[in-house]
Amino acid sequence: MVRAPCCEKMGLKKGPWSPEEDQILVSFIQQNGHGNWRALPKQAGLLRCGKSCRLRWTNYLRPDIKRGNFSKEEEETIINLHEMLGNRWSAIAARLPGRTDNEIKNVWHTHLKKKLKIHQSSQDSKRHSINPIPKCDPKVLENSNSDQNIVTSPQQCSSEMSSVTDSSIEKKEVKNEEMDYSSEYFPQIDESFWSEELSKDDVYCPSADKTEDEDRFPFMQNVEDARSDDSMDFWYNLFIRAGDMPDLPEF
DNA sequence: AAACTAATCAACCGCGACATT
DNA sequence: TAATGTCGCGGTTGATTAGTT
Repeated sequence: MVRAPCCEKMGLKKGPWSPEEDQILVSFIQQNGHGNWRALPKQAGLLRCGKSCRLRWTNYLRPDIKRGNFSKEEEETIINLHEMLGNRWSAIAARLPGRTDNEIKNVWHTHLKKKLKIHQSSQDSKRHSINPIPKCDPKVLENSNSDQNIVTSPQQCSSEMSSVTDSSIEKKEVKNEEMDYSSEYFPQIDESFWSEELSKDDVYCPSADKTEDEDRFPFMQNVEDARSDDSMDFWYNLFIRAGDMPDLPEF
């Protein structure tokens, strides 16, 4: 299949939108809707490609867009959802009314990623000074689990990790952030994450269409795997590695 | 005040998924 | 079933703004 390049026709405008263009687009969509983005600019009399129009509408002109800074609740929701969904910005945006995937992506890259990293490194150093637990690749845990060979100690975990080459880790990190098995994989957020103090109630932000257990256990997409006795050991080791042992959900 | 750097964010690009022919 | 068209998503870019020297 040969892709028709976007804006192949010369003469189509690119770059920032003028207020006049915005006005034309908004009034056209208000009157006619946006059934066919490809045909829309021609019908509306805009010298833009359909893609550009769609982007402008969805990211900026839509009436339900919420402008302004993200609240701490929103930021934490993003962090939690990112932990569960990875870089699926549209899926994250679907749970944040009035926010666009583009906006969320920008906030993540400019604020939250850094914030989380700083927070976690401080948390790690605190934890390691008390109880130094080596990092463990979840893959190791998974393999150990499937082989009926549970990782039972940090030492074992550590030695297994040493078999994973640095270059393979590096490749994974470069290829896909979702596969980053560093401490960022299991972020721990507490009050110190935020510059201002938050109450527990403020921090907890359940998603509307999930059970409470799913909210509390973001790894629950694998929950079916966790129902056998062996898998419970997997979960136990996982939480030990994460440095925390929450109340487990009832199965 | 000027030059430089860092941060921000709107917009673009390319790809994959899905629908239609 | 293959070819084609359209849409939506995620990654990236680059212009603008803010901060620093």
